[in-house]
Amino acid sequence: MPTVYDPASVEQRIYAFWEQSGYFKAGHHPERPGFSIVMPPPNVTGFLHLGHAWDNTLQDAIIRYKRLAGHDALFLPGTDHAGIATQARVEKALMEEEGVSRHELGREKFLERVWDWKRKYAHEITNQIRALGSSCDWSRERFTMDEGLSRAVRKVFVDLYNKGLIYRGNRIINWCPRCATALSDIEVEHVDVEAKLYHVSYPLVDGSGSVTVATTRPETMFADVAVAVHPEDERYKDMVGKRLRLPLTDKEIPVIADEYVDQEFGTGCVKITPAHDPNDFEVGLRHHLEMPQCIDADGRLNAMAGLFQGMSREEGRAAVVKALEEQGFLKDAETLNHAVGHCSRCDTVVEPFLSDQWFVRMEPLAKPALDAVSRKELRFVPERFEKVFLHWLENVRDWCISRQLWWGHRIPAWYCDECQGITVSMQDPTECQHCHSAQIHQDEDVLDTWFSSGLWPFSTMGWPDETPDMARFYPTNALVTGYDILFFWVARMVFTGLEFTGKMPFHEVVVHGLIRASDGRKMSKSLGNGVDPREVIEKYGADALRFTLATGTSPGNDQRFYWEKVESSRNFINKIWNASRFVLMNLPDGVDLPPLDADNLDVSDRWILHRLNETIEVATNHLERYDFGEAGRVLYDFAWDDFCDWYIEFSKLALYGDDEVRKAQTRAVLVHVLDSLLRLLHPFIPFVTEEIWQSLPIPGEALIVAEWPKVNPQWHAPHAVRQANVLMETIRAVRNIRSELNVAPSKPVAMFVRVADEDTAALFNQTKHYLTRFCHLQSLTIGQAVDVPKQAMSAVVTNAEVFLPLADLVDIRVELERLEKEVARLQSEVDRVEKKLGNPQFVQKAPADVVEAERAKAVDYKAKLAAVQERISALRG
RNA sequence: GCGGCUGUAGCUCAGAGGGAGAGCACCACCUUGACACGGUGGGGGCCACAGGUUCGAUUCCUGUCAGCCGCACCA
Repeated sequence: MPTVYDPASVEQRIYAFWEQSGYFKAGHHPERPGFSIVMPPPNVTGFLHLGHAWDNTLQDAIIRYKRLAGHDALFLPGTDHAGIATQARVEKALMEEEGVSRHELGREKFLERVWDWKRKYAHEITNQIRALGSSCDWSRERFTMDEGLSRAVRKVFVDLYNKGLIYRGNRIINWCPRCATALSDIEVEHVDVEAKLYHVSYPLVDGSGSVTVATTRPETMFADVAVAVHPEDERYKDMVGKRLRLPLTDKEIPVIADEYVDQEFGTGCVKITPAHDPNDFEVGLRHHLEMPQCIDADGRLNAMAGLFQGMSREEGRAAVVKALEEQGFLKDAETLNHAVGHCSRCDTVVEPFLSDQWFVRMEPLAKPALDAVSRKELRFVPERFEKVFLHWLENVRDWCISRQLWWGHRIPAWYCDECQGITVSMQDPTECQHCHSAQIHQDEDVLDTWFSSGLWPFSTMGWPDETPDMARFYPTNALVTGYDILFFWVARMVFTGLEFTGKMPFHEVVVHGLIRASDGRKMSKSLGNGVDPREVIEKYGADALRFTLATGTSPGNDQRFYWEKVESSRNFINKIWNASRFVLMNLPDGVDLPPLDADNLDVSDRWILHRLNETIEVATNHLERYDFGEAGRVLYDFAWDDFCDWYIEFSKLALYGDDEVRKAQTRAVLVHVLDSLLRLLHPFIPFVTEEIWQSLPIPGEALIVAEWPKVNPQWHAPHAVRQANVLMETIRAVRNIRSELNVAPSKPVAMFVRVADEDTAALFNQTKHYLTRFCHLQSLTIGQAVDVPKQAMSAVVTNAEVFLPLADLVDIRVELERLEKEVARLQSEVDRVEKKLGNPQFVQKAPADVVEAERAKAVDYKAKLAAVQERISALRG
């Protein structure tokens, strides 16, 4: 075994071993409880980023833990077609590489190209997931546009349509002129921008005056159909019903009254443009106004804008303002900060646009979801995300699901050229279901990607068929995802799950944060500050990346990526590797490990076994609560501090000694603790733990399918823990003295221990060999009354005082200073504890065990203090 | 406007109603038979601020300040 662990030479081999052995496959153990997670399907737009790696690491850690803990665990992988994103990527590549647009290519040819792209990237993505070590069941891999999943999509569409929960309507939606498609509300990002609020004068037709409207969008004025004022606004009461001339045109529009108008804002007069503003649209409906459009789908002004035809919205605005100003209609332009919707995909300003689209009626679907969440049928980890989730569901509006794209699930609706009727059905129809005409054509549009993603937990299991997987693994247990797609995805799975399966699609939602660059900013392509997980894995190994991502954070919070963190994870893995090397090097070939024998274990053995028990218990509890940070920390500390720094060092005495029974027992303890530790760490760092475990002389075919360690009450040993603590305290005290006096660690010294009682004497006598080795002693004298040379350094430990007579090196003055500092420290501890105990309220009200602990501290500190003080007076003598 | 998160060592972050922690960085020493991706020892913090609850608050509550993030149709 090399002294440095080389992940590159191990990981692929181990992964292939697992995969070929079928360990990832769920369903082998019908007798065990099932446990399932469906992977949030990465988009086939490109390579995975660190966010995916984080998400995947947490899921795989859960799955591996559950598998070890005796579950028939399913981790179901897959990818998402990501309609708009993928189409945009392919279009861009096509344009850059071949100078061809999708329209030039045609729908069918274009889709072939997208499928090529999909195949390539889905392959890359699954390879990346493998490289991360994710133990997913590849035999169940799915893609949102698979035949089966498409059938689920179709069924849901048809059923919702038949229930009246999907409808087609001419309504105002968010339109991205650049993507040339409708967007749902959540695909729009509202960004605060500084704009101008223009005050424009609209003259009365009768010449008796004018009203001044306030608008940020003068370029839409050609589609104005009214000016609204508040019905109770005294200023404009007389105006209601009168007619205005629309500047720059020869159109006449009425003044209407509507409560939507805010009297305080602007001038109190609002121009009403139903086709280009969602609020105006509502006003238009209420007042039965016409809804002309002056901006087309390409985001340019149309013929209605007269001279301004063909201009973009920005050009049009500038030109219109200029014209208004020149003709004296512009009264004012105040600065206004307001939120403007931008396309979350391409950042283009979204145009509220009136068009025929398909919608899902949300209220009847959101209601059951709200009720179920309120009844705690869905638990969020951490809990706070529940509130965010509920708030969104409570305020959700109808969901626009049609997209003017080619890549996606084509809407299963056919229009009749004769009767205009709509036919929606599971099977492609050959005739109109209303008039039976054969002159029908299918809707050109596709469905929002999230429409299919929303079915993921059950469509992947074979729904709508009643498959064995549906019976066994649905509902799934946990859903792990970033808080950024709570609304996009989680909410939709919840209400479709409830509507179509009658069940919550998962019991728990484990929410994690975002991974950020080291300066705290989001990683993004445009900033170029993204880190490629492949690079991290190449340099440090997948285990190091996983450990980094899974630990050092608290649930639900963001994390910054630092190479130093990965390095420290790598170092930890290397530490485990070398500790294992040590254990293996000390196992002669073919050695038989005896069972642990309580009669032949010494203090250090009992101590480490006790600590192992504690670690198993605490780590398991943390994992059960999905608290990976804490579980990882506990394991790290146990592995490094307790096992490596202390136990391995202790074990060397027996291993290098000649007591064969002790030697055998020590080996057995080393192997047992290492074995347990590897199991505990496996969910975090699966590769290195499996690699080592394969070399250990213990039964079992693979760590990945071994058993999770259990607390063994037999090794509960609080007394040994107290003994070991005194031993380590003493060793540290001596090291400290040596270090302060610059005594080389290798230089042998004499040591005197003055103990307080027989028990302590026994304790020191039992651990004599450890003290001698760890403190490099040439002699050791233990007794209740030992003669101590004056020229000695001393240290007080629990129930004992140790002296190192370093005559030539001891400077009494310096030593006194050191002791005085110690007195001060101890005195402040004593004061603090005494103050507490002196407070009758404390003694009365605090829990008995707390009071007891404080009393014990008082005794200990006082004894130590007295000893140090005595030592000082002796030195001063 | 409503909601949430964060504020702890130089940096990045854990933590918990009862003695301030880790990693990295820093200082000193150590090539000790697993490991220099290591070992030993050490320095460094009014736990943002102000109130309140409590026997006891860095931890719980309220407010303030600072940073961040969601949601919201203010033309």
